Amino acid sequence: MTGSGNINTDTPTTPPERGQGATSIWEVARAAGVSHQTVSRVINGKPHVRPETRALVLATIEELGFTPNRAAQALAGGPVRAVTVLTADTAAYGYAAALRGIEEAARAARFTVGISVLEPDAARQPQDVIERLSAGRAAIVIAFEAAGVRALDALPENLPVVGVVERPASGHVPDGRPQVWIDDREAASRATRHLLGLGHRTVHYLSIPSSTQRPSQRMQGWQDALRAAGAPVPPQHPAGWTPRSGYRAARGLVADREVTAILAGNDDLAIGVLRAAREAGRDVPGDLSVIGFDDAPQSAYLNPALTSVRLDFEGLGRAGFGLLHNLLDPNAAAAPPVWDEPELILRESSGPAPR
Amino acid sequence: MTGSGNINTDTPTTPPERGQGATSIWEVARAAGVSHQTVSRVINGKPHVRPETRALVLATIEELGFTPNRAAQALAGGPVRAVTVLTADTAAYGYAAALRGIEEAARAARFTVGISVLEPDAARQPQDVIERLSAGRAAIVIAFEAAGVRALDALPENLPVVGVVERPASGHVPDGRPQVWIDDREAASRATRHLLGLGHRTVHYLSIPSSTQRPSQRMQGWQDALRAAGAPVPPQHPAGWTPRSGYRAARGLVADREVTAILAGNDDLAIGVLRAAREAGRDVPGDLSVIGFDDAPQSAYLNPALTSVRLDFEGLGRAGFGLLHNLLDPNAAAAPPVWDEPELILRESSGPAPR
DNA sequence: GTGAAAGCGCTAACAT
DNA sequence: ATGTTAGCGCTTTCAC
Repeated sequence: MTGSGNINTDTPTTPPERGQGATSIWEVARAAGVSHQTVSRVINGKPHVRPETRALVLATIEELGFTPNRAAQALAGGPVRAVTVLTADTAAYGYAAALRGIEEAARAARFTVGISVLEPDAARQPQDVIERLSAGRAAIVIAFEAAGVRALDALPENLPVVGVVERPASGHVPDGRPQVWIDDREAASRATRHLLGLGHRTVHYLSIPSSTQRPSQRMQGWQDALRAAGAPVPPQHPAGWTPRSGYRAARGLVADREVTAILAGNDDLAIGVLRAAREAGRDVPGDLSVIGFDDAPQSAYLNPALTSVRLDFEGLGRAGFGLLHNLLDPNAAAAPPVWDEPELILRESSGPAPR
Repeated sequence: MTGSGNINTDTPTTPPERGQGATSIWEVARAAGVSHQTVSRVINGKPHVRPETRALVLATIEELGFTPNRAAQALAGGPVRAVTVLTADTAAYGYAAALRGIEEAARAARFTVGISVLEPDAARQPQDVIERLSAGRAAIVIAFEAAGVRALDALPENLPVVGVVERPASGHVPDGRPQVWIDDREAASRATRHLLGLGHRTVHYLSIPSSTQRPSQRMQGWQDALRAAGAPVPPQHPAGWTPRSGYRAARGLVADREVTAILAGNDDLAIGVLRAAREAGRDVPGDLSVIGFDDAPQSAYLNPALTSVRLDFEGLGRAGFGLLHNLLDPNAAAAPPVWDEPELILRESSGPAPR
């Protein structure tokens, strides 16, 4: 139940590297026979440096193994090259994928990326949130649920911040902050229509948590399709993000043979549904159809392979970073942020209604 | 195929917060009628401040909404309160879980955590790696494969760094750096013995990538058990980290009816194996037994539920951070790092050998 | 094209 | 117990 001795601490514990240790801009300057200012110019790729001088300095930097001190750069008011990602979760697919996208884009732009997980009850006040930010003081908040939204609200107006959010209600533009989202309402409708087209009388919905009190647009899309088709609109079943929570929420549902189609808020939930279905002796897709959202890497390999709405969270994350980058440096002229449209990937878990 | 208009950029784009914007220690000092030094003392919880003074300063800080500038703290040689996690992957379960553990422990210690993904070919030289580090210049490297090990090697001796690594060969203590690992060799043996005990003639192994040329200890554990039991030792099948790679590696294997037991290097691989088995018409566990490593959250809900060796990567991550924390501040006297021993979780995917 | 001066916000000595 | 004096390593001005 407890830890083991698998630790190796043989290091000649050098004191944490203070002061005279690291080579500074000055040493490079002296070694190259120029002023520290010139070195600074070279580092930042600024103009007004003779090519030869630049080359010399570059060589010296290489030779001395010099690396600019980020803290000093930030303090001296250099360009912000750091983002902190605030998120309530790192395990759920959407969050993790968005984070990957952000990190990837940030790395390409030579930004440092920090990450801080938001506990449900923390980060209500500006200070709580700001304290989490690393040097640069620029942030991207993944706000798919309440905690993220609160953090977004708590961050002071004057900080460069972009939100990666749930699709807001139409015409209901969120607070005046740069934000990106995936338009999943139509995707939810499409998945629902697909099921209806297969002959199912109606479709039941297992929802992931929403960022607001009001129903998410994903749920709205499901209702839209149901209403448009004149199908009954069953109450939605609130669930969490995990297979376990999907399993729990679905147990009751699958016991009812009238239920022949279930739309799960994400693929992990769908895994739980698949499991519950099997335990209840329901055959998927013969007896019951299941569709998820995300198209996680596992989904194609499940038994049965899961039909799912592919959501490009990585692209969304990249776009979120792009937006922030533009905010920090309008001249960067980064490529316009784009990400894939949701796409319904048909696999084995959905099929014609029984009988 | 491409992006959509779901962007909102209505912000009165305030310039990125420079200079006089943020309240500093001086303003707090003036407002409280003390010196900036006293404020500093209060911030850092240093002694030699009268309780009343402390309270007054605290109140002023609260009132002004002051937050210390991390860059300045770092620059002025304050205690390092930042770690950067270097990792080659953030999607695979082990990596992601270790990262979560690190983040959790770091947050509790009020550390900022940075993250940087190592591309296979980068980070060969100290500079490449150091550039990725954020302000604090302390790092934790998740080195489950080659890229991580290279980064670990490239980092200068004098930086505070700890490695979260693959279990090293016994007696083969790695380079003199603080490291933590999970002792999975015995766990692999146990899983193998379990299968052998079920009557399987032998067990086949699908390996995840190793951090070194030599075989991983996990694989070694599998071989140990096979040899000890006098069972034939089939060649191992190298795979990656994903379900897809598990599926590919297993397709050939499952076609062979002689193969009745497969040990997969992680649960994602096992998912791929399960899929390949089903496509090949093999019944699990009636016909074929499958065991994975990790006990990921999905594993209990798969069809069939996956027997797996639970590996406490979160605990390992927490321990890694604990080690680093001690390195940076020996007085911190953090609780000794502990994490759970591997544990074989029996579920539906393993059973008696056929016939 | 290059250098010198000033200061970013903070902490670590030293005073007092 | 509190205040004063120096920097930390860098990027700005502004001179030359």
